[in-house]
Amino acid sequence: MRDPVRTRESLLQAAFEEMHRSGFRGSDLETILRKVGVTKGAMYHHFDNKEALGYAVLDEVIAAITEEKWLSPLRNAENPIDALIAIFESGSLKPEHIRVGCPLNNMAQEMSPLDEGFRKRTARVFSAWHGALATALREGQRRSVVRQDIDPDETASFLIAAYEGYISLAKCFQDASQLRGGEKTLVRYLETLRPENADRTSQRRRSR
Amino acid sequence: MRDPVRTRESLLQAAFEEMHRSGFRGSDLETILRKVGVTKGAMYHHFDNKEALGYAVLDEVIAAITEEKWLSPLRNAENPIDALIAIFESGSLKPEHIRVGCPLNNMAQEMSPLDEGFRKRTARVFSAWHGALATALREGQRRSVVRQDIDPDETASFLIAAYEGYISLAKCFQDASQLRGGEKTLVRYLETLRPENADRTSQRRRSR
DNA sequence: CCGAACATACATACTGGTCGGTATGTTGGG
DNA sequence: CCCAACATACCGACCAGTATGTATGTTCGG
Repeated sequence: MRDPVRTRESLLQAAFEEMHRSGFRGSDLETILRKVGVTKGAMYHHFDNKEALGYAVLDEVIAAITEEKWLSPLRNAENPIDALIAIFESGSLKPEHIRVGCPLNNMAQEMSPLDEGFRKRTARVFSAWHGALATALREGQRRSVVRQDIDPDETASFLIAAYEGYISLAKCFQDASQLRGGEKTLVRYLETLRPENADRTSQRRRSR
Repeated sequence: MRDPVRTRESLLQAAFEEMHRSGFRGSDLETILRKVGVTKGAMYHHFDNKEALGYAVLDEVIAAITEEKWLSPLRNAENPIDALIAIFESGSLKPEHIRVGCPLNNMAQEMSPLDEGFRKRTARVFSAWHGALATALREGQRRSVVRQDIDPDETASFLIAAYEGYISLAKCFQDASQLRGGEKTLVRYLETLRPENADRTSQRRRSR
């Protein structure tokens, strides 16, 4: 009947969803508690305060999502470009997902200027993401499936920036096709990262 | 002594700065009033409520900034690529500016999912921005200073997304060099938009 | 041209709701 | 049996909004 770890997990998950939808400051603790079916006593038993809850959401939930969606697929990929295209194209563009945007970027944008703890944590996740991308690209260069004349670090930053930017626009315009177009653009960009004499011939098919 | 228009302008400016720093919901009306040296009576005389004040900040202050920084330079530019590079390189990367990020994107990210009025207004400014970019690129194609094989609308979306993405990362990492690197990447991208047989020869200088 | 009548442009004080946090109980499990 | 794991009730700060008062401009009849 009593299950502390489960209670903690439920709180984290509900807090993540609420904060994802309403932002950290806009999240109401009682709303989170109501969703979990637990009271403040439980919450303040597992977390010191609202801030600590937010930190935990970042360190555990959001970091885990990033790991699952980006780090893990890139770690054991024979060709990083193919892996990235797969990630992009499997990009969850459900309407509800577009309305709220990227949880990591949301947190970062809202809290970075206000709280150093949030800033460091979001920056850490972004760094991990960036590192995974750069490493995968470098490994791809070593295996000659990625062009040698690109800078992995710079390319990684670019991919993250453009991807987050597209998500932001889609969120504002509340339009999935916006994001869909962005993903297409990025996929086309990724194709240009293949070596010139690649076996794949599906490069440079400019439409319209 | 009494100057209604000036009072309104002061309120708008102070509200813009406060909302830029703390977000809309995080902004305290009394803080704004204290900065202006005016009381609530004045504010509620000029604006129906906090929401209306936020709308006015978007419609007037932020729209004006966008107009001045992007629309106007692009309107009367002989070469859109040169104009864009100039805008990027004159990009204000003061430390304080980096900490808070882009006012338009901040507003959009915070309020789009919560308030349709904010969403429409931010989307309208983004649309104007996008339209100005696309029009300038199309005009550049007509004058043969921009490659014919690119889609102006798609390129415009890409530029906005990437630019906003870089600003977001710089804000999170609290690092100007992040944004500086992004701007360099975008400038290099812009150079690739020139026609192949362009007079300019400074294309494709890849640096580390 | 002037002053009463009215509207505009503010100031001051207060209210009410929201929400994070706390103090204090109660119960279940090892 | 005792401490972790919760529940309940309440506090207090913050803050948008309001009610009301006041001073400054504007208009218009005489």
